[in-house]
Amino acid sequence: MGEEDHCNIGLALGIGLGGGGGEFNLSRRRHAEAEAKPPVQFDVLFPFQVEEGKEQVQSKSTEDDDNGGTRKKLRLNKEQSSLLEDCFRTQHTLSPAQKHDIARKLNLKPRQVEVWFQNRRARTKLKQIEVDCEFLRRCCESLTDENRRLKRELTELQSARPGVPAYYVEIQKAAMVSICPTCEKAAMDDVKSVKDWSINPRKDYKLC
DNA sequence: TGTGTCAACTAGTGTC
DNA sequence: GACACTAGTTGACACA
Repeated sequence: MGEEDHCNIGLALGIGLGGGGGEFNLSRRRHAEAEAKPPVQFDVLFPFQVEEGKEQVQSKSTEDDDNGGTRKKLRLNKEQSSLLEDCFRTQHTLSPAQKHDIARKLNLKPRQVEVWFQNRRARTKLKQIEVDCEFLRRCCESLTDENRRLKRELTELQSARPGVPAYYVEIQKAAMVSICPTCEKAAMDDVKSVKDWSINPRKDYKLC
């Protein structure tokens, strides 16, 4: 389903406050009070701002239409969505003054702008979680492969030296790894085999 | 009609 | 205490 289609519909109906039957709680009351104040004007020009005189797309505000207590679904139109997106690209949170300014420019209520940004942040976070999940899944796959490979290698080593416990072979292998004191990278000595190492157990570090 | 999307909501938490 | 935020939920709507 294309979101752009939604934008074109522009139903722009009202939303009944507390339409879901829930209480208009204290927090919301504070918002309503705050928004009753005249919008703060400021000089900063945001990317979302449109030129003066340019036609604004109309959205009916919340209290314009009570609709008998039923909450009507408002769809922001294309212009409103794209300007909000533009703004979101530059910053993910808004100061009250910015919020009022965007609302004024888009002919929306500051509360609507605030809600849009809250929901947008939530969507962004969700997307990021999905990306992170996919990355971890790939890491897990890669480690599983590596684990399989090491197990195979271990089996081969065990069959090459029957009678020697697997962990002992691994310990001997680990003992052959030297840490370079300059670059701190692990480096295998010149030892070609465990047998070779047992003859010449300690070699000097090879400096990088 | 089932499902996905999203604006708007509530409740709880953190910060100043 | 006021305010801004997040997480989770609700309900209207579009679409296959």
